[in-house]
Amino acid sequence: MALAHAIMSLLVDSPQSGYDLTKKFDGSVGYFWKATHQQIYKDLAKLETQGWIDAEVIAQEGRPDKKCYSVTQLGRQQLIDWIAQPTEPMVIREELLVKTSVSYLVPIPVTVAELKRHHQLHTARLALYHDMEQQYFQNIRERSPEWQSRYLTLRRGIRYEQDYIGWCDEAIQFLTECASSSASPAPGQPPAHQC
Amino acid sequence: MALAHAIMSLLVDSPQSGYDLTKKFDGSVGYFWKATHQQIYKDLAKLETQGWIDAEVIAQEGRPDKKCYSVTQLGRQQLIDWIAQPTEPMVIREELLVKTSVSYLVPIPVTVAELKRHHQLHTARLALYHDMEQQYFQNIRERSPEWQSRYLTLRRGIRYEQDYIGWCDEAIQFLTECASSSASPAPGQPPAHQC
DNA sequence: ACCCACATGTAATGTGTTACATGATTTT
DNA sequence: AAAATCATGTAACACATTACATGTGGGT
Repeated sequence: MALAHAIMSLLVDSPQSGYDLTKKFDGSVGYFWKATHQQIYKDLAKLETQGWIDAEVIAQEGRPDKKCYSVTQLGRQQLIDWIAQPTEPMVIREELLVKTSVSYLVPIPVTVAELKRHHQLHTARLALYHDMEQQYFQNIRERSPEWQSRYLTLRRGIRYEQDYIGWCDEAIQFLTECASSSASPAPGQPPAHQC
Repeated sequence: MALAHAIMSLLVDSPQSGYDLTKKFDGSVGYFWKATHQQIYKDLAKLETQGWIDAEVIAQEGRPDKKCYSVTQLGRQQLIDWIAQPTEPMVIREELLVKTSVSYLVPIPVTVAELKRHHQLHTARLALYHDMEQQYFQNIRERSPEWQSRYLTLRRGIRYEQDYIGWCDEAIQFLTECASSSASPAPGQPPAHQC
């Protein structure tokens, strides 16, 4: 039920449509939750039947109607109860690290190229977060608790990207040094272990 | 098909049983991939029918038989082909950050307590990784490419935990300062936005 | 007596991804 | 003329979690 709660956390801030939520999950809150519109519409329907949110249909000119969802009294209380419960750390399932762990099976430049690509991706994300910090979170200590809470999650995003970039640098340097010191660029036979 | 490749990455290193793999996913490789035994057994069966791995049944005394799986020539090549393809960064879905983003709905000490709990969890994990670094990765620059590859993933685990701990400290300090400077410990009415 | 380690699986349920579907308006 | 934005959904499939199921041997 975690996506449902993530949706609630956005709706409690301000009533909005499934389409609006989709854009937020794809943008400003994308560094701690991802969801597609199909999932979002399904969960919105479920939350409505549970009575956590209500919908108001808004007719528009030249555009499709939109359904604006807002959190009910019950929904607000359910969200608060959920926040107060302990949470487990995120499960990590990182394909790049699976590949890195067996990167000795391919030539070093192949791995280095992929690490450089990720370095670039994380650098771009970091720049985006830095812009957000400048634009929306100036003088944060004098802002409302709502903004301060959101700021903490942005800080996590910033740190995560910085740290990832740092690891890419470290890994690239390490592999480059290994390449120059040892002669063999990799393959080798599978070790004939017994089970 | 990502779990299947993660399994392959462990089997290519040395032939082993589903039970052995389960323990590894729960331990030494847990910082980049998680899986339960139910999933692992299912994927092993699938990989065997695809011809990427073979099984050898080993009878044991006083214990259940075990099936020892090893990577075939085809499987090895498939793994290598997969490594060489580009990978997307991990999708992040972090419940703690959803909660943090709306933590203004609960009293500050509730949030601080949970952040301290996570600080502790990550500190424990970090200690474990540091032990592994000391025990298995001494003089890594003189070790085989197999060990060097694995070392890079451990370094990512270490950095991740250090960074997470740093964020917990920062967030706890921030919230503590906010608590002492402002009077209101939170609730407040929902903002009556229009959609 | 009870629980943990060893060792493998099935079944049901829940969650997430990919593909398909529609249709007007605005931008390139 | 083609593509993107707005706006909502259904359906099929893949993947993950939780519960259930079995049976021996060793430690507390």
